Amino acid sequence: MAQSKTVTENGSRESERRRTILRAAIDVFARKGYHGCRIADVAKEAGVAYGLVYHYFKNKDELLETVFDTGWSGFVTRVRAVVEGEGSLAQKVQGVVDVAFEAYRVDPRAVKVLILEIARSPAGSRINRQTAFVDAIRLSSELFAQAKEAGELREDLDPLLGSALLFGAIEMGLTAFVTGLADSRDASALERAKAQIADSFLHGVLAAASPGAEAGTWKPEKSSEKSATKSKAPKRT
Amino acid sequence: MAQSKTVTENGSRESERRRTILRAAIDVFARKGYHGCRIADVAKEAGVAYGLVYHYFKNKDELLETVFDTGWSGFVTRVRAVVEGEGSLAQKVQGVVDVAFEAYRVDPRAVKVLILEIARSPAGSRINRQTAFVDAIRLSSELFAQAKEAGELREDLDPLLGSALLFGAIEMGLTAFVTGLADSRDASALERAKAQIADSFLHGVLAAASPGAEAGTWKPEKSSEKSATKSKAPKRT
Amino acid sequence: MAQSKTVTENGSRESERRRTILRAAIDVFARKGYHGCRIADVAKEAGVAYGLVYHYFKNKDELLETVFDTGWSGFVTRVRAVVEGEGSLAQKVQGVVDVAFEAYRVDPRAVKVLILEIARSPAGSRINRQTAFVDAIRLSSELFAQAKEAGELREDLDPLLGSALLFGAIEMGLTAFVTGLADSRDASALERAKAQIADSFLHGVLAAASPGAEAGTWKPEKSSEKSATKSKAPKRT
Amino acid sequence: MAQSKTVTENGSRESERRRTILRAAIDVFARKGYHGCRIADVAKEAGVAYGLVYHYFKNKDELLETVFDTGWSGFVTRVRAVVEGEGSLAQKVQGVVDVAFEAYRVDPRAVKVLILEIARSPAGSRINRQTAFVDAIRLSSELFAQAKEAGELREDLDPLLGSALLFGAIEMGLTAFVTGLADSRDASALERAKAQIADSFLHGVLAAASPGAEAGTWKPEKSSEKSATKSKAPKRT
DNA sequence: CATGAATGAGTCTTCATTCAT
DNA sequence: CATGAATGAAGACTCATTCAT
Repeated sequence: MAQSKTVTENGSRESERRRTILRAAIDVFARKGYHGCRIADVAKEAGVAYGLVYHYFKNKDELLETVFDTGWSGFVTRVRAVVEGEGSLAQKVQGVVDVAFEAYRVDPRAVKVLILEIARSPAGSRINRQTAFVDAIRLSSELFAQAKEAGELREDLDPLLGSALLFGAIEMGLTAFVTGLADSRDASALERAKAQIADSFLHGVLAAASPGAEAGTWKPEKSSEKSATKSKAPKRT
Repeated sequence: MAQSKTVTENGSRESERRRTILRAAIDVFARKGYHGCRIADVAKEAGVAYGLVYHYFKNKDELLETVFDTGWSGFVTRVRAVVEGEGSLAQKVQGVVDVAFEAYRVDPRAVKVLILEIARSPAGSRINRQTAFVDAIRLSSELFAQAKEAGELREDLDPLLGSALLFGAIEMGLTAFVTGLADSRDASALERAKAQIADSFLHGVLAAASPGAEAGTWKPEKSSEKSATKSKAPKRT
Repeated sequence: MAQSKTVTENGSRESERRRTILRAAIDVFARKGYHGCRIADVAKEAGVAYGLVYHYFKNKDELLETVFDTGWSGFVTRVRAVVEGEGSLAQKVQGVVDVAFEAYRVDPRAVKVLILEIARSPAGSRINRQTAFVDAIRLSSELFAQAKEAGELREDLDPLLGSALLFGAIEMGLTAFVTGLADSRDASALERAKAQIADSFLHGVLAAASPGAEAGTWKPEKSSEKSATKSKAPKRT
Repeated sequence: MAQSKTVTENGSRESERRRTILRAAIDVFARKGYHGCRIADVAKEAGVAYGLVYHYFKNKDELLETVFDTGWSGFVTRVRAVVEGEGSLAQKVQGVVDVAFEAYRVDPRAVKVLILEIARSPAGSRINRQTAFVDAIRLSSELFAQAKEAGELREDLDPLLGSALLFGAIEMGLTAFVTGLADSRDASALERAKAQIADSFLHGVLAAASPGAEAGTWKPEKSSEKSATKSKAPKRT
């Protein structure tokens, strides 16, 4: 304990500035996005000299990568805990959703960065939204594979796709809050969303007695035809 | 017809180069992302002179905006046609999923740009992934609101969230293909994904006794097919 | 002819600016040295915009390399002409000396750059004073090798070393002028230097009746030895 | 002795670190050149803390100047001892050559710095290769002036130029070793070079019965002359 | 004396945009 | 319409130097 404490304290002292800078980077990224964010902005936000950023981070990319790893690895770790833990598929799905929303509750800005800005890293960078989600999706696809074997999952659902759908639902659900489409100040709204996402994912969105037999008979009206042609136009010059 | 022809000929001649450039921009954006893509790259890809891009587009932002509007408005228009058309909730959901996957089948690169790259536009730009999806989500949230009133939707599901979940599932499902997580060369995989997304969304992923076997049988009539071809045009060239 | 003329004219027009920049680079390099020379200085000296330098040269290194190649390759070419031409060793030696001094007469600044500043290129660069002189030395070492076989050269002189000595004499002779140790405005001084270098190199510096037998028997008195040891100390450690 | 000892002990203790740093600076300069060498590199090489370099040296320039003075003044001192000592011109010339090669034998890296890197100091710096050699050349030019009066030197040779040629020969001879053109691991090669340089300088490079009358009669054909003059400087473009 | 975190001015380099031909 | 040379503002990164501990 004492040792751990010492390490922690030393560590804290050693990297107090580093963390300040990292925090500033998250904020600036969240506000302006990766490309809109200048090292000068981060330094100013952190209240340190320009060059100090380069004392702690090799370059802008590494700074981003650290922002990312710090946030994302924590998320993945917690998702893994849920996936590899005990419980039914339904419980685990709800667990994964909870993890994501809890992260948002604790640090909305960090989540915003993870969801909306991470992908903006230069082509050369290893990290981006794709890779990140791919990791999480692969991870939880095992969850679905096992559930399928256990007969908990629909026979016709591909585990990988199922996993993708879950994270898609989570991501866009959060996006609704992140973008202000839904009111994130309403705590109960978040709670409801959490429950709805997991439940809808598990049981579907239809009312108990779902007819749905007519699927496939839908037909667009002509008006749509027209508007489509029009909306195409603006491009000109 | 004659009119159309005239327009086509004049328009074509006038903007043949323009379309070439737009097409090149989509390709380069898809390959390198918005910020990684230089005007010079677009010009080279299009096989035209450097400065010509500025004859047809005011600046880089407008070029992006055009790429976006061309692709996204086409998508939104078709979604609107589905939403405002006739049919049950299940049919319309399947219709929306189909529209998205059809767009991907016709022009994967353009879809990749829309899903992964659009958000990279500068902060100042009006368009970005959030805004775009917000539009689509708002649009189809009406669908869910109506369905709820009609008793088709679960009582406990917020229409807006339901809409978000649908597009989240679609987006991440497509992302699986875009990023190569799933094999997009496998046509049947795309077909299966389409059906699974709509069905899972409607009935949930659990093994329960899901009917919905008919989902996925929806087929666009020729008129829709046609409009699709047109409104989607820019993705082709 | 016409064609050639056209090419020349077009070429001139095409690269007029390029040459202006190159010329400016030589001047600035000669004045401030490679590291002391900013791209901004070159641009200002050339009277062009900052970025234009990068239109014609990939980066600072390439600019330097071009300055170097332009000057040095011309020199090497002429040395080669002398070395591979007809004539006795003595004639060729004089020829090499003449080439070097003529270059200095025509463009002292360029020679100054070649002699004094070229070596300052960053480590990564392929070109530097060593490499350059090595080329020239290797080239003319063949001259000495052939002369040795022909019995024109002293038996005990290594061709490579002989070549090195010649260029060393030339370089330091020019350095005397470049640094102002000798008065380069005195045309006859240059002429005399040319003749003396070649002649001394060929026949030695001693008066006609050279004793020279004792050469190599010189011994430092103890005092000198001592002081030497002391003054050299820092090189030890 | 006692005095020396005291000085040594106090001095040693005081400047042990200083000498370590100086040594490190020489090594790093020799390896990377003045501009390629960072204070951090020197500190690391010396195994001391970053800021300690600034305890012993005011700034980077002073560090270089010290490296230079330490090495070069030692060399000049020893050359002065030779020049001002007893002996014939031939003996003294051989002595100067010996001093240079001995320095190289004892510490090749330091010599490399003196020959190749010193000149890289910023323009503002007082010391550079020119200045350094100018001192040495001026110094030994007296040697030649006296030799000329004594009739030991050719009548037509300018003392200053003679001195320049000697150092040019020495420098380029050493350069051959420094750059690896000649194999410096071969001790006998160094010995031979020493003798050859002095001997060639004194007696010339021609075979014993050297007519040498033709020296200076070599003439480039007109075409070559012409192209030479024209193609001279910026050569090509 | 020693340490190395902190500072920030100086440079190179990129690239969107303009404009003369 | 087409071309691509010319412009210059913006921003990442380096590194000598300082200073609190």
